[in-house]
Amino acid sequence: MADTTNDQNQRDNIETEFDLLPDSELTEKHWKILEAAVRVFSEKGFGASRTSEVAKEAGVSEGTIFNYFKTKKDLLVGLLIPLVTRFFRPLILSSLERILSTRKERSIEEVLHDVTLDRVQLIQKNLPLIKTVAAEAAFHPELIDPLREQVAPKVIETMSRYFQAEIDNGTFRDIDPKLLFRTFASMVGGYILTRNVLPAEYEDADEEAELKQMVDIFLNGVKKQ
Amino acid sequence: MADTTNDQNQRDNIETEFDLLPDSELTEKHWKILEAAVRVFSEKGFGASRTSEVAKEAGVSEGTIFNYFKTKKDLLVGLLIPLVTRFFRPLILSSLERILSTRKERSIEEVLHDVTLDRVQLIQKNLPLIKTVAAEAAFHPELIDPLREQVAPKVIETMSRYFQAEIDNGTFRDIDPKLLFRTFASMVGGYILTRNVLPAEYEDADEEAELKQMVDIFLNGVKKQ
Amino acid sequence: MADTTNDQNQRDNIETEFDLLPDSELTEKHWKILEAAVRVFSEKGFGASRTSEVAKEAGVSEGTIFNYFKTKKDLLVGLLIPLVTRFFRPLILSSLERILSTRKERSIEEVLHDVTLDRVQLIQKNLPLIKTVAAEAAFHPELIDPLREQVAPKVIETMSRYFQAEIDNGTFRDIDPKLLFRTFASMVGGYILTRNVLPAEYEDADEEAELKQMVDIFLNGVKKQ
Amino acid sequence: MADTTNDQNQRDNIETEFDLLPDSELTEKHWKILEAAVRVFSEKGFGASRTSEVAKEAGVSEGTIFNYFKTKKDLLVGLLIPLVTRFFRPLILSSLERILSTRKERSIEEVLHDVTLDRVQLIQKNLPLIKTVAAEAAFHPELIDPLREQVAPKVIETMSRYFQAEIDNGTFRDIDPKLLFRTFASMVGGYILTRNVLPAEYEDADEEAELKQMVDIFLNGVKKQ
DNA sequence: TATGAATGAGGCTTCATTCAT
DNA sequence: CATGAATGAAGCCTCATTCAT
Repeated sequence: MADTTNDQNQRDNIETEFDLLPDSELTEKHWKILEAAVRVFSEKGFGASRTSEVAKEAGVSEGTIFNYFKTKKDLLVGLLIPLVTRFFRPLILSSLERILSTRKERSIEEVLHDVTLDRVQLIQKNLPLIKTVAAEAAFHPELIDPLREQVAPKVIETMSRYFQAEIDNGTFRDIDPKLLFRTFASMVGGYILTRNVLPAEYEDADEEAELKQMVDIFLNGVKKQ
Repeated sequence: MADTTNDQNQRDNIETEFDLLPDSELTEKHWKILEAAVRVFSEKGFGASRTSEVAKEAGVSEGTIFNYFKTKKDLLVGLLIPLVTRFFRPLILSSLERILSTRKERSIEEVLHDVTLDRVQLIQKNLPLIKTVAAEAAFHPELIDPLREQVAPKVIETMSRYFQAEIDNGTFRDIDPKLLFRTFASMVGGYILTRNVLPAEYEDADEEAELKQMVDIFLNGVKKQ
Repeated sequence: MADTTNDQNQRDNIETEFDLLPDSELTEKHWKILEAAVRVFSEKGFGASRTSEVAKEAGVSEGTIFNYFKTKKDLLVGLLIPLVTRFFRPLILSSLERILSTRKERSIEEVLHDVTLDRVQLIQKNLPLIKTVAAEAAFHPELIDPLREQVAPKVIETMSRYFQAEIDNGTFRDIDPKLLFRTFASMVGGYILTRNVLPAEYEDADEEAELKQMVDIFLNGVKKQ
Repeated sequence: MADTTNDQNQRDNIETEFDLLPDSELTEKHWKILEAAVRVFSEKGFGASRTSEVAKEAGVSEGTIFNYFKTKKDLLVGLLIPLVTRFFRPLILSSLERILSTRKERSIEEVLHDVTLDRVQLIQKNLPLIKTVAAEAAFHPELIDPLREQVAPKVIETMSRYFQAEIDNGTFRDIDPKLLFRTFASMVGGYILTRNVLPAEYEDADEEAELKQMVDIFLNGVKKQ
């Protein structure tokens, strides 16, 4: 189901399996519970979700959940593992590394556009999970400490180096590269957010074309001259 | 009511009183409860907040809360009134109207920068309230229906007309003005979000200077040539 | 209103004003509260009634109720005063005395029939009050202690003497007169109860004719031969 | 189920086990809660009873009650099931059918007397349950809708047919058989009621003898001649 | 005396968690 | 390991009662 959109005609399918399929490290039941938790939490929010419903959704008894997760909160924290493992790790390793690696052969427009489209699709696919964690993290920041302390700095640094290189070779104007990334990421994040918050206003949009234009605005705003 | 002081002459801090000060229409106790609710909800989230704590924070008995709000949920909904009344109404009426009205005399850079700085400060000041409503709205979209249906279209339309005018007179490139606004708003919103989510990364930044640069990137990216 | 049925063509109108009209001993507000209490209690029962609703119904503030009745329970007890004063006192004094007093001139059928019809109408008129007190008395028997200890014995004794006289003069069979009264009263009480509990079954009945037949059954069952 | 022991041979106490003993259809805990509810409700009334006390009385935790009954009101409604199942169903099926079936062999006095004594004992045994439901039904008539709509008509019809037969064969006078039953039932019901409401007056009575006399009064009042 | 806002004890109900089977 | 009945702490909410005005 989530894979039906994998007919991406892009260069190569960059990470395609970020939905919650069984991992080798976890038992099948473990995964069924996690999947059910994402479904339920993302519908009602963590606080308004009931372990009984997660159990029903997962097709196990309520007691079984507590054989795998000591508390309900642990179930929420448990969702972060796949989020980090499968979502952000590739974010750094695969895609971003590829940016630099293909930099020589491809135009910056192409690279940024590919990355943008890829990230947007990845986020969209994992939106329920992200929504759940984000909403709860707003009040329990420690939930995303691993992200903030380990993942974010790497992403920021990687992208900053990339932008710095463009500044150094005279392509970009001389602006703090961290601010550049912040601006770029905000644009993309805001695009996804508004798409989901204001569906009526934007539902008939051609996503790919719009993203291209956004990247275009960014690049024009950033390029020298 | 809150607008009666809007006879502020110029560019200096536009609207400063959007925090939750007593309104003439509501009793003092009514307001003390709402303020306490914002404080508590924004700390722990709606679901994890206890009416007993809101009561203690407001300095009233728990029962008194329910003399003013039939249910705990009503207390949450009650927060939207000030959000709309004091936050979004001025957003449309004051600032945005001012954009068009001062367009002739001031450069577009000046105008957008003023608006940006003003909006950021306004949001920052009301961040607890916004955070609370936003987190809950993620799972109960009907909470922000009034915003989505009444406020958002007006803002989008006002800003789009403004951008359209720039396109018409050849200043901006020919891009869907709604997408322009979406991009602009995303940048600003993302700026605030990252400032609060990744404080360590960005805490030493000069906010005003950074915002100026962001507006600059946007304008450069959008301007013809 | 309650008096519109006072076109009773019977011998003479035996007590007609037992509804809750102001008494000389109580202030008007006092009475308005009592009347409202009867209305509300008889609709929802004592436990499910709210003093706030009694206040609204009485057209006074909630606090005022507690100027007249120390507690809500006192309000219930307060209802018994009129019940006794206006309902049972006449029951004994007027009607029953009249039974004996007119015994000489009228047939026993006539007397019993008059009394029965009169009692039924009186009870029907005060049914809300009676229902309220009865339901609560089921769980707080002390509520009707005054009735049980003072009123009931008198009624029983008066009626028993009356029946005993019939036995003595050979009209009635030799049955314990207390049992006679118990049987007679049960018939009448049951008639009213079933009329109100099973309305569908009995609503098209001719009340007066039926009561006449019931008295008839009783008399035939009791008369010698 | 409760009827399986109805192989009682003759006139001796028909149905004796109508108290709240475990049914095969309900779990033991379910029954313990119901029994406790009857005990507590019949002591204090539904409104003044506390679920905490029902729990203590039943020997379960308060939460357990709500695993079996969604609300406190459901607990009250739940009491009607045994009331109907075990009390009124036999009322119709066993005893009343028996009236007609033994009519040929036994005198009408014998039959009516047996039925009366049996019903009185049955009611006495279930008095707490009946009292509870009756008191609440006074203000929530829908509680006894099943009784009013299904049970009562059958009882009325069965008894009426029986009385009609007596009229047809010339034993009884020509009186509406429904009124006959109403009168008869009122007498019996009133007997029980006064026994419980005015205990002091009637506590030394020989119940069986009194009931015999009451039936006698009724039969004499109803018989031709 | 009348008011009605404020109180706060206590009720019903929920639900994460445990544990005997 | 799976189950699900039982638990009981704790939350939301009600409402009789008080008291300052």
